[in-house]
Amino acid sequence: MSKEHRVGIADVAAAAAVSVTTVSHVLSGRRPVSERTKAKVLRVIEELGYRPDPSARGLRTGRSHAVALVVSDVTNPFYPLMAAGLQEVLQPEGFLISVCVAQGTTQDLDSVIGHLLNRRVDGVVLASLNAQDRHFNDITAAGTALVRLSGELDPRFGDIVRADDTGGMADVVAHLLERGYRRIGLVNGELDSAPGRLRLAGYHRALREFGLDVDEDLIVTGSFTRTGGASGSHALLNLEPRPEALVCGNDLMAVGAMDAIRERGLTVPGDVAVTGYDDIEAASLVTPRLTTVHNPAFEIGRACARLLLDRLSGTPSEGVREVVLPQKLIVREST
Amino acid sequence: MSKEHRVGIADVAAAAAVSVTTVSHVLSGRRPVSERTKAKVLRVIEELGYRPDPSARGLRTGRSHAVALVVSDVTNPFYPLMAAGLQEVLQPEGFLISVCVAQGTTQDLDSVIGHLLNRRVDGVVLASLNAQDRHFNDITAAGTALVRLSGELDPRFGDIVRADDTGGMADVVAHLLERGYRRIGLVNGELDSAPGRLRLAGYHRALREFGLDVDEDLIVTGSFTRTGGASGSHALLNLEPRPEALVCGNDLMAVGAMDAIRERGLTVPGDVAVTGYDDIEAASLVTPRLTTVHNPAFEIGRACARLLLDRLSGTPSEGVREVVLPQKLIVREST
DNA sequence: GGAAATTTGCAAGACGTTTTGCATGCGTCG
DNA sequence: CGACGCATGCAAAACGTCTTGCAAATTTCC
Repeated sequence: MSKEHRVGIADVAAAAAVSVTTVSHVLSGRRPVSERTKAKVLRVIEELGYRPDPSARGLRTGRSHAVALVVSDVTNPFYPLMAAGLQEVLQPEGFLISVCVAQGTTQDLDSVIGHLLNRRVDGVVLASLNAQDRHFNDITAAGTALVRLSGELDPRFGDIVRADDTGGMADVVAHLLERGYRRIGLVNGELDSAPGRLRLAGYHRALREFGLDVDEDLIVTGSFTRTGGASGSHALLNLEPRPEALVCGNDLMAVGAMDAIRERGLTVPGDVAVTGYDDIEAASLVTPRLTTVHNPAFEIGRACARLLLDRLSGTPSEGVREVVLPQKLIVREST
Repeated sequence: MSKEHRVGIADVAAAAAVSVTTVSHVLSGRRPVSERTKAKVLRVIEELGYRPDPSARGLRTGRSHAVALVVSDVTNPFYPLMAAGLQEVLQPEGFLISVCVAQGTTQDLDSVIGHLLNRRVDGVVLASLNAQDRHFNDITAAGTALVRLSGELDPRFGDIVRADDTGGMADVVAHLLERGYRRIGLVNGELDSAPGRLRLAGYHRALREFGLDVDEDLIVTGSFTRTGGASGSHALLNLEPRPEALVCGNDLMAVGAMDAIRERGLTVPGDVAVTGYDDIEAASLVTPRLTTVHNPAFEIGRACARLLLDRLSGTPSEGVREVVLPQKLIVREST
């Protein structure tokens, strides 16, 4: 109890009666160590409570063993789940995971990325919607690994992980068709976003697979918000004959659709069925509970983590990869 | 374009025609530097894109410049907001913020804390509900700064930041009383949790301030869930005369209360008013939109950050502190 | 113009780990 | 018995930054 000396690798070596070299090799496994000494060293490490200093290690190896997840919207429940997926894979490997919000002017994307590069993170998962080529470039130019969500695959700009929006939307529409609905309206969100385009494609695909023609009048485009959903729905509900079901671009829009339907004295799903997309928490709290598509946020996080890990631990890049994860239809009460 | 040499402080010194010492002091400000050279050095830093290596710095200073936020529930939208608050204060100071989930068995609290101590984070904000004294102890014993959410103030275990649950609940009840409601039921959650106890106290306080007696029959205790809210509400709605308003322990319970009311063919707020607590996203998506109390998650995050910063940057501790933040009543359509 | 105050340089040690080439000791196999 | 393979030790050089006491150079002030 003399000095508050931080226990270092040398102390371990001394206590285990081996050399520093050996202790280091027990930890890294870069040189064979006999089972007996390995056990002894590990026991001493335990006893002394030795923790290798990440700074010293990082200084020597050039890796910070830290990665970041950059998101653009704090309130979107998708991101925390994704972060948990990242954590599950990366924490056991000793990585520190930083979640950064880039929204508004206070912490814009540029300053967040600048901060992360200053901190020398080893990799970045860019889940921010408002990311530009410039940002991808800044990151890769700094020699930092990059994984993106959605976007076009570009050999310069790292791997991509995304959910199969098209397939998910096709499943929803197919579900309605199987239940006998035929006149199915689509209340979609912005078409200049990847989800907007891909989900529209899924709508088309399902109808095609059932041998049905697409009636363009049944498709409206608005914004991915509650009010966007309401106004789009009103437009469709004015049609004659009235659609039997409204497929919405996301859950928020679906809530708006239910507002519109209720406003006209109609019921869900009695008069009109409604579906959402994303499976946010509110989807199961609303009455009736919403049939929707679950976005595998957790699995997406894990996939990102594994790509990052590959990049960081291994051989130099072998081109960029794209991982597409399936989505899952959740049937509740609104259809 | 010869070698991919990482630019270090020595390169900056050379390019600016000053010594390493001076560059370092420009950055740290621990020694006066003339405006002229300071400007020159900063310009060169800019031109060369010099970024001080955090590992080297950390090794030398003994600080990782990283802090962690530990949460127990990924799906709780409170936490991301809090994280954003932390980020606002800490990122400009160069801190890396790691958000860790400790839930389930995969990543239990012990392993998460162990991980963070291994990583030598400078401070931890422990927002995990299932934290024990043992955990506080592990953290402080490692010399790591600690800030907790709720709990009893203990000189050994760091500062505390919390919201004024009692005051918030008193505001809700006062709001109802002002609108003329008199027979007000309380559908509360678990009493062995801090929110449960504090919110109950707020209910009492408001009635007392209006000079009214508390009718114990109007208070039921269940769990902080939708079904908990529903069953508690049913119990109260069976009373004769029926309560005019149901004050709920949180928003989820309020949704359950609305289920129960609707199930009996009654309307909100026509027959019975309902209030929630926490102001989760769903509170404004539900019909009618819920009157509730907004938990200042963002401000809580900032407060935690400032406490941490004080601890880390300054003079050794001056005892522990407790910060209590006010909550805000949000009046919507359910009252 | 001279004294005082301010600014800058020098040089080297720490911080704790990883890495490496070479040497040594030991057991085993043929 | 000689050779070989394996486990380990040694010593030292990085990695990039901060710190520091003292001396030299420069500026500021009367």
